[in-house]
Amino acid sequence: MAIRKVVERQTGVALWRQIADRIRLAISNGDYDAAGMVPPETVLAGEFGVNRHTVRSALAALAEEGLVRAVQGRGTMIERKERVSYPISRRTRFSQGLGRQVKEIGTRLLGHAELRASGEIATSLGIAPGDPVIELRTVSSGDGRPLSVSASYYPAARFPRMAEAFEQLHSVTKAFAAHGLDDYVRVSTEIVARHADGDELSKLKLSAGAIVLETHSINADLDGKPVEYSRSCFAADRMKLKIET
Amino acid sequence: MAIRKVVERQTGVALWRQIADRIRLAISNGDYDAAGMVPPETVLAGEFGVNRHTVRSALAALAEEGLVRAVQGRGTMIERKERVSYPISRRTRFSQGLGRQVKEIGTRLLGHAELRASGEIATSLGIAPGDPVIELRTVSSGDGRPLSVSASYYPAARFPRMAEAFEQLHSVTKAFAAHGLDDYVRVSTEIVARHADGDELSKLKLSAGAIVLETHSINADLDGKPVEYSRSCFAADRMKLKIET
DNA sequence: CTCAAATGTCTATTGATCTAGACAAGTGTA
DNA sequence: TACACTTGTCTAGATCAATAGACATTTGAG
Repeated sequence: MAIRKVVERQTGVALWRQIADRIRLAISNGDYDAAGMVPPETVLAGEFGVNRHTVRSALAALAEEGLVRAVQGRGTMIERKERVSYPISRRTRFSQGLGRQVKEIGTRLLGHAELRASGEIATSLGIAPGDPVIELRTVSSGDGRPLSVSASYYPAARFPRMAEAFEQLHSVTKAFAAHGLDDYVRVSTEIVARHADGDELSKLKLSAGAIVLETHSINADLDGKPVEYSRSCFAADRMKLKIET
Repeated sequence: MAIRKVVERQTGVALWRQIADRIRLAISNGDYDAAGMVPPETVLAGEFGVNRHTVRSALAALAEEGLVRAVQGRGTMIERKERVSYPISRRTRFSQGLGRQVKEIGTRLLGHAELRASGEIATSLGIAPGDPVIELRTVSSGDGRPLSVSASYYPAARFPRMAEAFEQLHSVTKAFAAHGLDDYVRVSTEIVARHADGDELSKLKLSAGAIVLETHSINADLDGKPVEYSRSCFAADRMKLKIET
């Protein structure tokens, strides 16, 4: 007898999307590795207690993501399974961490601005409200797939040429070095999860309705003085965060 | 002119739920602290570019959660704002971490079993597939609100009386001590986000359709030998994870 | 080849979601 | 009191989500 996997109705989240989420996770956990393919639609429909058409909608969404490929007569094959694992440790560096998981890493500058620090930004950077900060907005990709969008803030007094330096060097670490800061460490990371908004959906090229992992992180120099406050949104269906302590 | 906040249609996630998620986050970020109340329904409807009735559905969901309270003629007031922050560090201990954020902490044992380690459990604990492990299933609450559900695995060879010890002592740390293990550290935590399934919805008493943060963590003794592998699901609208490095 | 099993396509129906508009009822201020 | 502003309630219609059933098409195994 099939195991009954529970989905809920009238939640504001369509059944096909809940089921797509569950199948994606099962693929990523290796639950279907033995066969290399997803169970037949009728079996899934039985497991989730829904109509076969509903399962088809879920599989269509996963096919749209490029995660599975259906072949008439044979079944639905798994094309790709891993989520990229993003390590968070005291020495978190974006491009290093992804390492061998992706061949090509790119961070693109969407825009920059100089503005006055308000509430959370000022608190996190340990500066006074109203002090000038430089904002960099970036999107990062691995092998052409967008993985995260970020807004990062730097005290303008200490890093006046952050935007230009990043634009030339394409690296926060190098831009810090250009200001005479050779080393920095991650001191704090907060993580929440929510549904992506439209702006994130388009920038991350997400199959709509997806979930994002939002992190608020603080990096500091070796004296403990904050040098960067960053808000990033990771596509939750492409990334997992790995905390190393 | 109102800022346009983007929501997406035909995503499998109803507009009212996306909007509820965004308002919940805005409340938690303190965006509405000045007034102590949510903007009027007509204003929100304008910002999100939807009908006022859709906003009303979102606010009704938040009222159901106890987050806001609407008063005819006055507006919609914020009743409660903070998410509980769950710290993850090398010395992660559940009850200690929540500290002053909640007055009363409880972990209830839902059940336990002895089973044979399979794939991820065996790998994480560094034992051979088929070796016996003890499984504890628990739900943890703060001030009566369920915060997380967990399944934890311990090598039965080393911790044969884990279930009984936990049942008596109501603490993993003390149950370890009863087996002669005085100290342990968190070595790895992986985090993914997804929609809650029906089982989690009921155990966490979640307002349906919610998001969970799922963590897979490994604790080890001071020699680096794994002693616990744990899978936990945190209610994403009540918790944030705070990584201290 | 034959057949079972799997995906693909179609129609029809029901309920949930979203929009639109109108008006009632409560609150606070001038 | 009069008024502006806010939430509460109702109706009606359009679109999306899910069910149900029937049948076509493709694949692989015997």
